[in-house]
Amino acid sequence: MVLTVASWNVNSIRRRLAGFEAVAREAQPDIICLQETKVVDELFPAVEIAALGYPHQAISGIKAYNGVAIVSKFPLSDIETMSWCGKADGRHIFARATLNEATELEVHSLYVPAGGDKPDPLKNPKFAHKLAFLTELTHWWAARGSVQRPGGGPPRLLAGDFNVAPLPSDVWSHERLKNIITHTEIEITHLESLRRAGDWLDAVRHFLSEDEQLFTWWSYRAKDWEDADRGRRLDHIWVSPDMSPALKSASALKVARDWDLPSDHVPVLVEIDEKLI
DNA sequence: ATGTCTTATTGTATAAGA
Repeated sequence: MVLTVASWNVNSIRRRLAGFEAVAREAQPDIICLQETKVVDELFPAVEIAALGYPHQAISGIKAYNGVAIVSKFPLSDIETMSWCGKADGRHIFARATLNEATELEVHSLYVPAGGDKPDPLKNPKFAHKLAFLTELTHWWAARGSVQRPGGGPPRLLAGDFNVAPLPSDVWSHERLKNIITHTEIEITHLESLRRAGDWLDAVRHFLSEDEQLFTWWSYRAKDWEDADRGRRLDHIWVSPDMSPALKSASALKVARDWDLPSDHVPVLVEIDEKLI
């Protein structure tokens, strides 16, 4: 059996219900990690999403901004909501998905702060917040890993809008974007520290050569987004190294950027061989 | 500085965040 996990920044789940239905139909993910749901939990379209095949849901939303969720065909348990930098701002939720009697997977949905425009943490508090957020997560994973490792623990998957495009091939122009937030050296260094602290494997780059491009975001501001193709890979799926032999494929559902009422992000997907987890 | 989309509001135009 193949397990498909998706991560999608929807930019409002209520505006994206038709798109969600199309993603469910076209890609048939078993588990979908959502970001920027932009809705309080009481108003999350839980009934509609359950009707589309995702009755198991873990949600952490706030009014107007941010908001993360995990929706699943498999049962979710041990749901935890995390607050980073002293803010309960709907940026991290995780749960244990039970795939079958013998297999569990810890799934995280994460929304890293965008960081504003000016790439100077001393002058731009939003950028300082982004870096502090990544640093706090790094410390948490470093501490959690050392506790978890002796007992093993279930395999892990960390998915979301990380708002960082780490490699030169993760943006349309490394030269033009190296001083633009999402592709600055300090962010990339912070993200790499987080990756090392959790011993994560980038499950999408795993299937790409180092210079191969696979974008997950194109700005709304370019009407000719497809021709200009000034995209970035901001959305990521990382897995614990024990999952490496189980990885079967990775892709981005680029066609979703062309649908009516698109998000500026498209879903990113990985296929995992359940037997090998 | 600009482009566009989404949410929210001392609301039918404007601001903020991305």
